Amino acid sequence: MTGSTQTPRERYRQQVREEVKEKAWQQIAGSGASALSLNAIAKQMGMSGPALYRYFANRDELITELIRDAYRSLADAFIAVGDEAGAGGRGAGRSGLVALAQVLRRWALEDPHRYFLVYGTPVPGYHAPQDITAIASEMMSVLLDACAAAGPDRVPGAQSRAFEGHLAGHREWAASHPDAPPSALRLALAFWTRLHGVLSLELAGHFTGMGVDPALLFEAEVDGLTSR
Amino acid sequence: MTGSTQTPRERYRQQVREEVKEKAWQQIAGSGASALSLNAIAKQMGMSGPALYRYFANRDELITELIRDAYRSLADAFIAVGDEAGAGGRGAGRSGLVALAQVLRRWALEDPHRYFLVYGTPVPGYHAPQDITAIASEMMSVLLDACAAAGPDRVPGAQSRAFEGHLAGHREWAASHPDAPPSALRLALAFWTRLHGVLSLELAGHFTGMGVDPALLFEAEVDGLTSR
DNA sequence: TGTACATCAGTGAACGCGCGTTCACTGATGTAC
DNA sequence: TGTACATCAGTGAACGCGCGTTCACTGATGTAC
Repeated sequence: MTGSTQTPRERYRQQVREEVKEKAWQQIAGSGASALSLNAIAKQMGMSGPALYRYFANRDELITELIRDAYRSLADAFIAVGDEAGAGGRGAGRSGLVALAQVLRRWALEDPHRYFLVYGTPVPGYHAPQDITAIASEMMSVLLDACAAAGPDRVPGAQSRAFEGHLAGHREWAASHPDAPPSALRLALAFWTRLHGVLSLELAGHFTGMGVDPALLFEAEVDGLTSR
Repeated sequence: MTGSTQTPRERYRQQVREEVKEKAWQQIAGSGASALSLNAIAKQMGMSGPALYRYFANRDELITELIRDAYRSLADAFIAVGDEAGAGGRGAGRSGLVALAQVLRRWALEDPHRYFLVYGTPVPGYHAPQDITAIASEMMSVLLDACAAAGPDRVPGAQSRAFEGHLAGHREWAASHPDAPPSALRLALAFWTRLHGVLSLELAGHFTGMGVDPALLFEAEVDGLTSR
């Protein structure tokens, strides 16, 4: 990806950058992204604060990098499922959406703070650079593949049909699938919003004390998207 | 609510508390809840920092109060719809859910930062006091009313039926409606998660640049919950 | 293989800042007789 | 109506803290001849 040969110094730089990010995630897990402190990370690594400026221009660049990595990890997991589907594996056909849903849920539960960094309350004044929105598009493309393969008319309702009319005229976001029917676009959006609805409420703790098993609720929502 | 008579001093205290909260919301709108600063609020009110400690024990108490007010405002709006329905007004019968959905959406769009304070990334280490969870229960009770009035079998799917089996045995959260059928509980949860799914992604800006109208998507999701 | 130079990681001091919170105090407002 | 006292809002100074970031500098590592 980067040059095939890599000097020892480059290798070292990259290792330290990785370690900084690792400690950053630990810190976020403890006190949230807004409390992320370069000085605290440096101390944890046994270095002095200013040393980190050899590796990151400033605090914002570190956060951007964390967000990028978070997106990347989810996108890669999605793409892996998509490839299996393409090869006729367990992600193929109508079960492709089920596989993607499982991947999404696992990714979210694996590290809730990472989930919230991407899908939670936006950081005030922060705007994602273009390469990050490109990663989001990669994910959407995999999702659209699965939706197109799932067959039409999965999301019922009169308004849903009306909404598909709107989508027929507003499909910039689905530029990777110019031939996908509006019903597939509708399905992709429902997949995205319904599953994030369950996950964000679950991870924010809004089900604790209710006695409901979020895993079963999630399953039921996936089923509602893929059956009938 | 508090004593019917109120001394001028009490009245004044309450006015100042209100003004503090008002400035706090403005500040949250500008830089997020984590950047909320008592000193900055005081300065904005033309007072010195320590003065605010006459009105709030500390920063945490102020934040708790803001969260409480946020919950309260949504719950009150829900209850108002519920009362109309009880009086046979436009919130009655199957359209009750539609009215609640509209209220929820309006409340969310009215002040996105307020929305995120309640339903966004949880504040690390913060636990809501019991009286706040009680307000959440009030809302859920109104929602369950509407779901019970909407009739059975609104959310299709095999797993959905299986999930209703789970709900039949786990209905602590619906203690206010011991006689509501599991299908009504299922509907309430779908209402909650699906609409928050659309709203949280919309308010976090994940639809910007996609060309999709979130209002129509929301409408379509509401329709999917209330028709058939 | 050895020397001269360039590159670069990391340090420690320093700058300016704003934070939450405490404390002793002043002055205005309300209360009791 | 007037005086004596208690209550309480607000001030200003101070404490300790940690933050991001800059700067001049040391010392180790790599490079060129």
